[in-house]
Amino acid sequence: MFSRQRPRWMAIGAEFDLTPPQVMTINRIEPDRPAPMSDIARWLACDASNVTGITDRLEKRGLLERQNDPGDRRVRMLALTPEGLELRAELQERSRIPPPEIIALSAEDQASLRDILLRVMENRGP
Amino acid sequence: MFSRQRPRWMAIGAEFDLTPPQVMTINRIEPDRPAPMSDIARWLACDASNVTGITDRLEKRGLLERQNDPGDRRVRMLALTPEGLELRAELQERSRIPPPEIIALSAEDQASLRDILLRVMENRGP
DNA sequence: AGTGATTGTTGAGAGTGTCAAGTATTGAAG
DNA sequence: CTTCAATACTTGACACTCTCAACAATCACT
Repeated sequence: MFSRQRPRWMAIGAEFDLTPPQVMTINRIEPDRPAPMSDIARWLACDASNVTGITDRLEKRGLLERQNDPGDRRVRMLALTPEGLELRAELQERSRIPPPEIIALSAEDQASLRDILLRVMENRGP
Repeated sequence: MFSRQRPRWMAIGAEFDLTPPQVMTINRIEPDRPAPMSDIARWLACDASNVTGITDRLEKRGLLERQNDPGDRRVRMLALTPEGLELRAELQERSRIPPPEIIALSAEDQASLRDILLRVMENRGP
């Protein structure tokens, strides 16, 4: 099931010229809530050195910027620029459109699915 | 929801030293049912030239082999070797273990989720 | 101060992905 | 029967993702 969503997922990113990890990074940074790079690495479940390159490319495109953490000078906080914020909003708007297999479900199934998946989300950390 | 499964998905492949597209390719080839490379490309929603490289590496590891299609000499059919078959079985066995968020659901929720997702699968082509 | 852990960066190397160009083969139209 | 467009795959060039090992800077604790 989940692996079948891969093409769809990649297509949404491609609309904005973004790769999957770039999409995940932008989604992870909430407006006015910069996130340290180590947090992104945990979120992507990848090596920290990987985040350096991803950040470089997003920064070069003007979607985010590195900021200093006043409390810890080792840390670089990632914050979305105005362009990044706008892109993030479009991205989330675009992701809100359900795939056809879900639309084809009955209204009751859709409601049950939503409720069950909400409970699934509760079973995770933040 | 789906993007959160990415780390899990990659970890399963990593247990067998396989990347996501390699896992998808092996899963796509059923025992005794070789698949043409064009079919893999459609399945991965990627360029045909990409499949060449993925196939090269899997073939070099002895997991599958290129065969000729007697009906069309342009086509290369991909068939799993005995090692490939065994790996595929282990992979599917490993994928059958549900993630903790799902296990934490009530029995009724699990049953409803299964039924709804089965209906979702019916709403797709093969 | 001194030691050890943490944060991020760099460089090397494998893998994935795209595109453009090229070969071989098929199938259909003149 | 030849020509011609379409299909299946490969190759080469280039960007991106990923990992690992090595490194600099900073922190936290003694």
